[in-house]
Amino acid sequence: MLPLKLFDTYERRVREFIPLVEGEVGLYACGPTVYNYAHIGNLRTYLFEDCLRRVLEFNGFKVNHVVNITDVGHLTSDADTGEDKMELSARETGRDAWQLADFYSEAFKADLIHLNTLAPKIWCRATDHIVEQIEFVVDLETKGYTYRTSDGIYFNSRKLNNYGYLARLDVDGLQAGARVQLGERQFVTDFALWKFSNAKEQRQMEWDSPWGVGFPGWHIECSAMSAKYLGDFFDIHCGGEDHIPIHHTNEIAQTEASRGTRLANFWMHGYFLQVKNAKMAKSTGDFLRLETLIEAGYSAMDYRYFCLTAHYRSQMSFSWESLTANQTALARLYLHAYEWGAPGDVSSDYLDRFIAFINEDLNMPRALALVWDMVRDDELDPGTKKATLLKFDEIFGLQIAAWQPGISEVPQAVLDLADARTQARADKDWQRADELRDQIADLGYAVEDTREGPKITPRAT
RNA sequence: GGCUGGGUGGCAGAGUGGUCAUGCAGCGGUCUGCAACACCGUUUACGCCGGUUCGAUUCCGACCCCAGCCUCCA
Repeated sequence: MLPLKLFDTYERRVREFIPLVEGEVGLYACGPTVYNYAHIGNLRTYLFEDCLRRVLEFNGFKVNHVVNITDVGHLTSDADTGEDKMELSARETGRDAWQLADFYSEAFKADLIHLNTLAPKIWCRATDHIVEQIEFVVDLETKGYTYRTSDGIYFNSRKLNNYGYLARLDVDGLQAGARVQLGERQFVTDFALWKFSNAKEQRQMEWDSPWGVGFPGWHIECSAMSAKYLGDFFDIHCGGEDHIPIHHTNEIAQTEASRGTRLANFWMHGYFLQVKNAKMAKSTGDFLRLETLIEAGYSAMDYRYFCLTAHYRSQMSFSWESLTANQTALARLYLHAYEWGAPGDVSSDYLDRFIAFINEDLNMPRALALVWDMVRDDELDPGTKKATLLKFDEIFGLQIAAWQPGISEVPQAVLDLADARTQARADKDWQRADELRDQIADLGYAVEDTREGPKITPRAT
């Protein structure tokens, strides 16, 4: 088996992945802040992480996969001047912050299930780990990396000589060009470890601490929880590209100060999905959810396939046109696989080429191109193609084995008309057959005569 | 303005110092009662200007444009 190579943002290069403990991988993925639904851009990152997980397991590693849920402390501004997102959302919707967190956590998990991602071994919520976070801050305080202002305990980024290395930050340049309010912070890159509750208003989420009642800063949860579940130095930490300059930079700073490690051996980042040349942002309000796609007639697998066509380290453009293109491609692939019948033996030649692609920093577009080469390969018999594709699908996760041509969820009235049309066609009464097709169309369905019989699909509106 | 990354054919999107990415769409066929589906064949490309080289889309430099972060963020 070819060695697995992955791109490490910390070193800015592709290098061989060798686990710290033989045969095992500690994988920590930054999860959602549960104040709203996840949009399809968010989900692209989790699909990348799912591919990573699957490739690691394909290589024979046991993956200890941890995903956190941020349900407190993430401010509306990363400059620590904004409001807690959970509290804000709770106030706006008139709901309890705790209920809100549960609701959106479950919605998020449901999306991941629809997308056929492998469940993490551990889900961890920030609010369930307040003690660990306080202990982490106490440790930082003991080691002299903190200072106190009127609204919280802050991390002194100036105490580290390589602060910002992950993002290649020009710290001096940041100071010169800073447009953010410094407040009582001593330096722009300093950040909150613990925030005090405002005496004037009652927070729904707050805890006692050595520094008074308040709540943890956003970054400390990941350092504290990853240390608890994976240790002070583990294999891979991932998240979205936007986390490179602030969130992950600060996680590294905290852990470096407290534990003396850079937290993870590999730092990996999924890149943004763009819509009309701009990233999809939760704050704009009009973002696309997985459910939006499903309502428009696409399946979760269509979106999964769509994401597989681009490398995880490339920003990708979303459009309905390209989603439709990939829906068509996947439908054809399903049909091919179905017609190939029972699986035979896996082609070792194709499998070797496949592994070469996925082990070269998860090159899914290449792996997918290989699938189409195989589809059109006259040298291979159907059983071999089927077995090989099913093997590949352990990585793709497109649920190819389960697919079959279905007419499920089509109203009985439409099915009756389709039956009548089939009879008319058998009688060679073409006029009657076309009339029935028009009637089916009026009910919102299209009928096509495939080799497996009539195929009925909802018409695009 | 500072920092990070990118500009590939109608769309999406790989890759490489000199022979094909791939998918969708288009075009021409086979099939079909007509269509659609499926299949076969096929057209269009590497932002701009210099440099290195026998040869650059691929390496180097300048320029233009785009995205991300610095302000909410996967």
